[in-house]
Amino acid sequence: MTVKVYNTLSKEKEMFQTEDQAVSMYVCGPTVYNYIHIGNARVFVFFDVVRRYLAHLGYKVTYVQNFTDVDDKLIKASIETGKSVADIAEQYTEAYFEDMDALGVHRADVHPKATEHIGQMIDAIQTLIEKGKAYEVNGDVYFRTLRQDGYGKLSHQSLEDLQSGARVEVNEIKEHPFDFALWKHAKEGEISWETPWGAGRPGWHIECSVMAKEYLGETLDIHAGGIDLCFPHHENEIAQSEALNEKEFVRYWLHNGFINMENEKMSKSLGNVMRVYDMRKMYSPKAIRYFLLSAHYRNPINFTSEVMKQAEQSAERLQTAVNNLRHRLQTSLSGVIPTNLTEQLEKLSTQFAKEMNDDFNAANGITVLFDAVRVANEWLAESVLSKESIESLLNWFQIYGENVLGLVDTHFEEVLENDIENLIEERQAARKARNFDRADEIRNQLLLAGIVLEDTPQGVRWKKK
RNA sequence: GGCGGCAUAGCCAAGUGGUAAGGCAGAGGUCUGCAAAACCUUUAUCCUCGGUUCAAAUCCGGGUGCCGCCUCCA
Repeated sequence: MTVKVYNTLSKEKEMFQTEDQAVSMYVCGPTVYNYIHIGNARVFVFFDVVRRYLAHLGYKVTYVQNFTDVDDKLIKASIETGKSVADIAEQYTEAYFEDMDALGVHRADVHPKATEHIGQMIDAIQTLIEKGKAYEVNGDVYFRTLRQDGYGKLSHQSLEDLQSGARVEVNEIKEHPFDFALWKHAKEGEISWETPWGAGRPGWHIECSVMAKEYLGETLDIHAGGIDLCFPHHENEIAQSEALNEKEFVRYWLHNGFINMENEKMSKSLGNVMRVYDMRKMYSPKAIRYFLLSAHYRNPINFTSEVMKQAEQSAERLQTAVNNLRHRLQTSLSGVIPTNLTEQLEKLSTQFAKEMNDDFNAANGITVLFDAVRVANEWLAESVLSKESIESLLNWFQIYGENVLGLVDTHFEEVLENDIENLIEERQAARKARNFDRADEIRNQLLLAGIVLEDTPQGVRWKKK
């Protein structure tokens, strides 16, 4: 069975084909001038799942995600705080990793930084000037969009269509309103690098073209980002890269939808930007991840406290099933795996693949996880269940729930303090003696301490809340 | 003005021609010393009007409402 992906370029779902079972994948990373917000996180979490799924299918995925560590926003932040651009970038790069590690986003194979590729950018710009695709004016260098065939093919707008929007800033030094900066000359005191056309810094788009080429070659399999990057960022990347390399830049363009806050666009002016850093204080990482994956990636998601509460509950149901399997494993005996359990698991695997192969429908993948939860719970209700059966169920959850979707943990260690162990034992003794008042007293006491006790035919089960 | 998206139960959401997945919440039941967890049962004339078709949530057209991009933006 093959994977189908929706390609922004063709506006259709296409068969996903690459050479040698290898996938080169580039995802536009954050500008590190502040903490990342939940909208950023949607990109990183979703494409993390795409990457994990392709790896699960046996593709050798090379995943590159950049850090934009020099641009106007960073310079502005530098002026406002008195810190250097480099210090700010470092601070928020660290914050990025902290947030994303918490959400279970795997690190990219390469996390290139713009400032570490200035030389390559200058070379690329020089070549574009030589090819007549770019021109220098007063220390700025602009890309000559009129000279680039196919400009607008990603956003499906012609230069004329775009222009009729007429919201482009007036800048008479440019030959055409849609020409964009490859290089910006430095103002007094600004961070800058020396070039043949004076001191300055790179424009936004050129870094991705250059770094993508450096780590992934001239043609990428997948390039992804938020839908807003489609124009102008990705359109401009195509223009630059294809002008430079005279080769197709990207085969599959993937774009995800936005997150609204209580039905409103999330924006700084509305003051409703939800940072991951703050959100993590309110919700569990699994609930955040669940929320981000609960709708199809190209559809918008609406953030509300109600929805987050539901996500929290839903994520907990998944993890509880895994926990209950783990608990049962402790008392289970070796035996056979019933053939219908094997069949059920195979069916679930097939169904999961069917959903994910259809344009990475993670929302439906989650549905299959819930189907598996029901299967697991039904087997757990049996009085006899072999160790091997439980292991096969846990293995299924590890592959699909943990490795691909990252929504459950099948391997983790949690220990109880001795005094709590003792209380649990005391309660067991009290229950045996039918002293239920004392048993309930202990249970309530532990509940206040964040320990939930559940009595099962296989003994007492505990979890930390 | 140009380009594009969305409208499915109380809430979230999948489904793109064959008679409405899944989750959360609610109700009833089973199990339990009581709980918890779990299981079973239960909740939809798919925004509207018209068309195509044996058959439409799904395709086409009109309408209504909401939203995005064309400007830094995930």
